[in-house]
Amino acid sequence: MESIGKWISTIHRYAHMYFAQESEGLGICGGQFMFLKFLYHQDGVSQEYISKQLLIDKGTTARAIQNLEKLGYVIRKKSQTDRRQNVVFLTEKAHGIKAEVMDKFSRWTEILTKDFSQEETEIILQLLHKMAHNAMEHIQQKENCNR
Amino acid sequence: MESIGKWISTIHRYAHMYFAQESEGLGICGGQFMFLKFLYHQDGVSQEYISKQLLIDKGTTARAIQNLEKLGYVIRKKSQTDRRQNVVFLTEKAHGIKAEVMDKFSRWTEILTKDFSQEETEIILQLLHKMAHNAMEHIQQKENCNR
DNA sequence: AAAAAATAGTTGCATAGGCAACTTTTCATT
DNA sequence: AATGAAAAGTTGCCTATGCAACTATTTTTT
Repeated sequence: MESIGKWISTIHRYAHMYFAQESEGLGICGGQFMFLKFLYHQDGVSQEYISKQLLIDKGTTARAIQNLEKLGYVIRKKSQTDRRQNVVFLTEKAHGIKAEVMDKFSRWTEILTKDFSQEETEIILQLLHKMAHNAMEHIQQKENCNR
Repeated sequence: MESIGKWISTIHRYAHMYFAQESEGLGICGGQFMFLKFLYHQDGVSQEYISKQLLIDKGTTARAIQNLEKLGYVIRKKSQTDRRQNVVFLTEKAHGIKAEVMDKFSRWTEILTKDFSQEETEIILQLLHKMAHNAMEHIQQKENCNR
């Protein structure tokens, strides 16, 4: 069977390069983009919640959010109801670049799905989702990791 | 448009975890697997060639192959016809674990495509290939990188 | 043939990201 | 209420990977 994995990792590495290039003007590093995107969709949430939603290690999240805070894109407040939690909010500065950031995401999707029919785009999305789910189930069944 | 990129990167990260787990007995790190797999298919080639085929930075290849050599899975010989080149060969030790290594790749593909029809598996492979191609074209058109 | 350009590899530096150990706080059990 | 377990964050350590600068060789130009 030919390798799905090879293409996944290739696409992932190119995405990495794309966001690294695109981030230059903003001071943000490529890896922070997805956190920003997530927060545009929903802020005022804990880091743990972000990690779970993005399926990312909480240590990685901690560092990414720290970085965004240092750059002035988010602020963190200790939750009043649970003082273990940091509640993360976007700043004005972050809202100011929302259109630009979201645009880079749509453009990347457009690049990937260039010459795809509407149907193909839907199928790929659905099958990727299914594969991610299969991968997750397999990994989490072996060891209960904190994600 | 919902994010293809998110699923790609999620699957990639899980693949990473899978190969990290599976590599434990062999002394190899997860990242070296794909180089081994490539060499089973074709050895006696230069690092540059490997990089180009795998679409991987040549620095990364240099380090991975160094590591495989240190572990006794490959040896490098200076090419007689072009003394810039290292020609990479698998050792007996590497051939001895071929079945095991190849098996881990098939199993990962099986895990990802669990409950996929034959047709779905073919479609996903074809569309991933197409997306990788689109990504590559876009990146390489901007800057001529050494891959 | 000499100079310039291209190629193959190596290495330093940077980011991304996982894992595990640790701290602080909260929750559950007794 | 006290003790133990769980949860949220932080941080150190490790690997993977890209990029750029560098060396050594080969190829191309002049």
